[in-house]
Amino acid sequence: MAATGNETTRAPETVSELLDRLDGIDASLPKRLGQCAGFLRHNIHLVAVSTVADLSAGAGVQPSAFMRFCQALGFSGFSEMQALFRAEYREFRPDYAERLSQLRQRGEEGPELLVANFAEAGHKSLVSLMNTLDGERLQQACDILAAAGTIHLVGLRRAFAIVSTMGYMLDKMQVPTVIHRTSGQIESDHAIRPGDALFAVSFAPFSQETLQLAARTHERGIPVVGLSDTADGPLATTARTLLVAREVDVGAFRVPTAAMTLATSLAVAVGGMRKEGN
Amino acid sequence: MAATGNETTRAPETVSELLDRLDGIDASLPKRLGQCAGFLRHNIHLVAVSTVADLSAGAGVQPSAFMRFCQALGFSGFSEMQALFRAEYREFRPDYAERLSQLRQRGEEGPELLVANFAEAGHKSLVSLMNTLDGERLQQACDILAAAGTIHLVGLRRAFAIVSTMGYMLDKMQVPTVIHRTSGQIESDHAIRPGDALFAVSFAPFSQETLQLAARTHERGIPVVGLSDTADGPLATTARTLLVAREVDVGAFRVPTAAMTLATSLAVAVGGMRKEGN
DNA sequence: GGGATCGTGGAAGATTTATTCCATTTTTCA
DNA sequence: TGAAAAATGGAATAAATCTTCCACGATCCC
Repeated sequence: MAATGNETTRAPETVSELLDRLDGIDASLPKRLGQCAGFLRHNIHLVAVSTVADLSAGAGVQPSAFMRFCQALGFSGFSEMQALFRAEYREFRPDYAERLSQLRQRGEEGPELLVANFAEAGHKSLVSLMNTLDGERLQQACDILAAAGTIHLVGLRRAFAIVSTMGYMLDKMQVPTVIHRTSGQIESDHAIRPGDALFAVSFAPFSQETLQLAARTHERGIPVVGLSDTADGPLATTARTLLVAREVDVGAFRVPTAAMTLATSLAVAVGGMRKEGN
Repeated sequence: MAATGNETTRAPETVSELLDRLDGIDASLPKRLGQCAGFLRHNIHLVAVSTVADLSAGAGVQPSAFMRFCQALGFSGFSEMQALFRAEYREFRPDYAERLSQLRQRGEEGPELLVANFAEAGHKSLVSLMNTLDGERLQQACDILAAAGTIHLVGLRRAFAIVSTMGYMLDKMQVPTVIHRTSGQIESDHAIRPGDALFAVSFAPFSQETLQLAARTHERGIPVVGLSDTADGPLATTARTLLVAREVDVGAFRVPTAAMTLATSLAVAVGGMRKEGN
């Protein structure tokens, strides 16, 4: 009974409270209940729409074990736990399908429908960003940029928005930053000095100016961090670290939601590291 | 039996297919089944986590009526319909709580956690954009920009990314567009001619250069469309139409996800209208 | 090494939930 | 208006899902 600590514990009332409790008792859980905990941690979103049978099968245990697990968490049973997840889901409802249906019903064809479509695409892009993000590479990118003297940014066309935002944020955090706008600009290369780093953003179809600046900088032994929408594009060879953010498109168009989010995170992380470093 | 068109119809296999079918038969549905359709349209997100009893009560009908409704849609019953929603939920539900829990578990404190936070914020921003969007104003903005000779874009600092993206897209769609970068630039005012329109983007704290250009343009009787993060900022008076996109922030930082999405939609809509117009 | 405790699997029982059926009411159309 | 068809509500039935129980096996500790 040690693990369950019955009676005294009341049921969690929010999902994050549940997660906290899980952190607390995780180590003291017996084998099968531990499996449940592990599975739950990685599949929280399934709880609202699954049966004990499904979940216990997923965790590789008997339904009765999952039942005991729920009780160890402080619930009376699985149903009570599921109710929590269902309630939370009902409240926090990002339902694009619903909105789209309403718009379509009204015979809407114009910009509002477009916004709904782009919003849904952005939402999917963010999910995919989270799912495919390589934590190690991200950390490496941060390290390189945090250690650089001046951070040089380059990106044209669609990529310019990313670079512009990063430049603005880094500047606000007092990180020495240069945005390289014009490609012909002779000084570009000389301005990038040993000890600096280059952050190059380019999406397919890649613009030569960006790639060439990245290549030349790389050849000079100056570290290049890349951001692209594919892992095997031309930046893969020149960049010491390549980050990938792929966008879900609407027709032929896309909003750089994921790339923007990734770049901003990077800027904030680097800004924080440099402040600490000093 | 007319409405159900039994046998011949197979069950929809995606939620949007279901919605299509709903559009098709909606008018021919008897009263109670019509109530079900209406309720479903506004509460799609509930299906995955509710029972027939819940849903029928919500729609104000008997469970048996809801059952018939499911069958009229081509399903064998409620369970089959619910399975569809559950499946879609499993695939696309972004579980930030889940991801954050995993990161926290690993003692993660660096950039990956930041990305998760920004992604969640972006997601919320998009939901809020959808919920607060004023369809009429958006349509008006489209009309103004579609009717303009040349579209002039202005926005500095954080807003520049928006303007840059819009400029790129409009240009790609062969819409005459000018991005006004430097504020001191004498020509700015003269370049904006009667028959043109100005799209001005500015977030708090507003930059004077943008506001002043907008004000002068407005005084000359040239229409200004504004994009801001608040409805009662300085652009409210000078803009003929003001669009609002508010971002959810992480600490002191924010990604312009919602604004970017709105601006892109606007650009695509305007591009489409101009192509049709010619 | 042996008794006590704890954990486990499987199946039986209880409960909730989906589904069908049919008598009654409402609508349709001649 | 009246007969036929369709729709409806409610209760009965079937199915699924949750929950408990207990015998068996593993582990711990004296």
